[in-house]
Amino acid sequence: MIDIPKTYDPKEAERHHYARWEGRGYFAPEINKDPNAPAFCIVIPPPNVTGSLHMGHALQHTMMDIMTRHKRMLGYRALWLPGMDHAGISTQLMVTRQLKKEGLTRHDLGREKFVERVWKWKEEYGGQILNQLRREGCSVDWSRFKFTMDEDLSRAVREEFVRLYDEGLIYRGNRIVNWCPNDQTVLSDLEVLREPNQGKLYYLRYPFKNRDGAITVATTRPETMLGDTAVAVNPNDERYASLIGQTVILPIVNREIPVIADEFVESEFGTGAVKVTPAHDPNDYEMGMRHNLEQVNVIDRFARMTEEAGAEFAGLDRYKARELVLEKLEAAELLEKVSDYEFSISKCERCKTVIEPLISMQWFCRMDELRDLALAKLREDRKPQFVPQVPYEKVYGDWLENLRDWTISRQLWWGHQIPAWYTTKGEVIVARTRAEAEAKAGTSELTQDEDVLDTWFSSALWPFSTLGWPDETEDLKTFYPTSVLVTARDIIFLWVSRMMITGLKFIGQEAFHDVYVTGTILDKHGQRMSKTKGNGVDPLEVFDKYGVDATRLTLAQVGSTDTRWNEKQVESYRNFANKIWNAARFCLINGEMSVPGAVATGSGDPFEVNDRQTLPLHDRWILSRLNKTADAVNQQIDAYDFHAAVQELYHFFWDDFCDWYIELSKSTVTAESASPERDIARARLISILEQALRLLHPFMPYLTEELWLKLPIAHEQYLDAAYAGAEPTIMLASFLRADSSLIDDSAEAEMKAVIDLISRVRNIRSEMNIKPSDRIDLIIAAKANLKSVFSDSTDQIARLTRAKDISIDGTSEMPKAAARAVLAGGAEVAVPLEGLIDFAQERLRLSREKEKLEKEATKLETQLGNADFVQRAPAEKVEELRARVTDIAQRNAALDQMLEALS
RNA sequence: GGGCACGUAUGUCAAUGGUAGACGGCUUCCCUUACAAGGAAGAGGUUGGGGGUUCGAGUCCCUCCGCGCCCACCA
Repeated sequence: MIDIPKTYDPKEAERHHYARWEGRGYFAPEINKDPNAPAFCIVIPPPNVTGSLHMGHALQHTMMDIMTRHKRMLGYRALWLPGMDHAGISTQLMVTRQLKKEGLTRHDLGREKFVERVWKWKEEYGGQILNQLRREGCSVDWSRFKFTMDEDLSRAVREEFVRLYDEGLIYRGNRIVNWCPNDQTVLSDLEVLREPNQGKLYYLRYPFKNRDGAITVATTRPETMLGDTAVAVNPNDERYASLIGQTVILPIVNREIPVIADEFVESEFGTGAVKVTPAHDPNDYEMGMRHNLEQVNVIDRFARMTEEAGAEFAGLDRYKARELVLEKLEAAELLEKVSDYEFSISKCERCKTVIEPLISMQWFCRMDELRDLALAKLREDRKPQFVPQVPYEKVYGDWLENLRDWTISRQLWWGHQIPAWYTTKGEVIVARTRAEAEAKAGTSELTQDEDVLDTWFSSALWPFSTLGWPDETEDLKTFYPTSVLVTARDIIFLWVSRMMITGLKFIGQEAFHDVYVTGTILDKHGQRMSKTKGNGVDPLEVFDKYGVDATRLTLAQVGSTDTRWNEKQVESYRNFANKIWNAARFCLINGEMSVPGAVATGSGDPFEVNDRQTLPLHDRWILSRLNKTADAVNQQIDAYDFHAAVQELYHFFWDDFCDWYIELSKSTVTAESASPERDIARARLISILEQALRLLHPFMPYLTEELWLKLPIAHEQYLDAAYAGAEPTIMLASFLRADSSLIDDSAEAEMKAVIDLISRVRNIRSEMNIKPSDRIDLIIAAKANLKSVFSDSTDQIARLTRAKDISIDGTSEMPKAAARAVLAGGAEVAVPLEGLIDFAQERLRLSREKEKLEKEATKLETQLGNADFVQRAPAEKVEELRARVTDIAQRNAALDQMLEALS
């Protein structure tokens, strides 16, 4: 007797399979020996080197692994390429913090030592997520693993920079940017958060130079007035028409500044007059450019006031300076009023420090021409194909249309240093290497630009830099464009758009055909999970508690809509895993063949017969169900409908296979003495289980491998042709493609009648309080077609209804003392209950049923009585309703007879 | 300020304009030798409110209520 535990232990299965798969190279596309195999490729969104696994990752990884395993089993040359992002700011902060504990700053170490230190940190603490990826069962090809700071990827980044610069798409300029005073770097617009802020609106009076009085301006940031170089009004504002061109005296500073007219000013807001600070406000900057205004920098990179702000302000923090400015204006009676005002404020996405807009020399990427590439691809070719298409296609398109230039330099040390050098004369040389720069410059006296590139500048190349670009490698030819990108919606702009753009620019083809956008997993209150809120659920703890496979099923069914985390759901899939385990246990316990050493399946298909109609009903039925399921699951995975696929598999395995097929086969399979019938039934049972495991594998890799290897079958025969000769593993077995010749609707209809009969009898047993141990008799009356179906299945019906004697007849007289039921299709069943039956109760039971039927009949008849419906609805719909009415009438008549017999 | 979603059983979610389902929970019975993480049988819904289009609406349109998300240069 085979010894298998009664409960599935996921940890046991998770322990050894992954290392075996990885060690034998199953994840690498090279395992595929079919030279004509179609390619399938997903590049993983590279997790940050500082990151550790959260639910969002687990969700995306599950979907990517399902798709990759599915395609691999179908014989595709499948590649899921893993990697990691150097995550500029995060990583630098992490190491800076570590240094702080030692009482050091990065400047104490110097750039070179600091960068060394970051690499050391990466080796020691970075990339925790990589082992977590293994735990999840992700079938990524580790031999192709890439880190964004690897030498080959860095080379790609320099290539990108040089090419764009040579085409004039990258430029260096002194412009207003988002500055984080805490991180001491510039940020792109996408790295800035807007947060609502309860602030104040201050009304300041600026006296006229050549006349009495003053003009009042409203501002939320009075300290910036020290850098004002104009006051602006709307040109159409009659109140101020006469003031345009006048000069006002800037209080405190006593600078003379003009009143200008600009369309930007909203007359309705505040006083209709705006102070203009070109050096510290993006709008004012634009206005300043339009009117040739002077830029006075009064705030520095530490958000402190500069010398230019005046001696008494220099060195003061911006908020301290605000107080002092207000104090002085108040004293001069130039502070007209202060009101409460809510407005949004810009903060650094990472450290939440309030952003200081200031003018700074930075590198920018011009986006108009590049954006047009992506827009044209979207409008003309519908690429990428977003899933779901609504709303993402529109969101992406709209964003592209309003795209502004991208600030790509960062004042960090960790990252790709900008490949630009300066000669002693201040000339700029952009080149791939220092040597190339020296050759271009004709001198070796060059200083490299201190800044590094935005992390997303390197991620933008991910789908092809990882495949070898700028070299024309085999991988690039085979796997680009990649098949699908799986991501959460928060990086559609930051990352997806930029990959599309660079892909089109450098390769001429879209980076991926499809973009599948997953939903978000929320906590049980519907809140986003976040570190700061501490409401996150750790996937690793869920793995420990319920197993990886159960967690994967839970995640797979999340799909594209936001879902609240529900641990009960994982528990129910844990139970499902256990169910599969026990079904397999049953098959294995009863898996021995009469010929010692024979395998259950291996010498051909155990269902192979000359005439399929000679197969028992339950065999024809399960083959039909299996193939329909395979068909559905293939389509659903291709359509990214993982939710439906999980439902399909769950119900096939539990309802069809366990509840019915195993039960219907049981008497033959468990027969005590060996016989050819027993062998064949056992082989068939194992064959269905084997195929079901293959269908389940992409979703539940560990459990299916664990069980599949235990099956008494000729494993090597099930490998996909592309993997012939490999050591057996279910992950290289052929994924089921539906065989339409095995789909048998009449078998399904007949089986439905049998199931209906058994259910009705069980219902009678339950309602009549018949003890499970009590055997009953059944009298069945049915027309010829069903009569033969029932008589072919009497043993099974008897077993499943716990009946001892069954008589089937077309016309037989039903005993009065019996509980009866009418089945769909007009058959009737009676359970004689001489001496046990309570006539009144039975009448009640039947009347209740009649009531239900009548209610439905009324509804249908009303609908059919509607001339408009009959006229306008499709004919088949009308026919369908008529057929149902007929069936109900038949059953009702039978119920009437039964009721009459009881009275 | 602009845009986009969502609201279905007690919970979490499904449902090409055509009989509203699944899982969990709940009730009753059963430790029937694959599985009590199980089996059998049940109960449970005016699909957030109101209006409209349609033969027919959870689904399409309008409106209100509720809860979210994204974008944005009114100081």
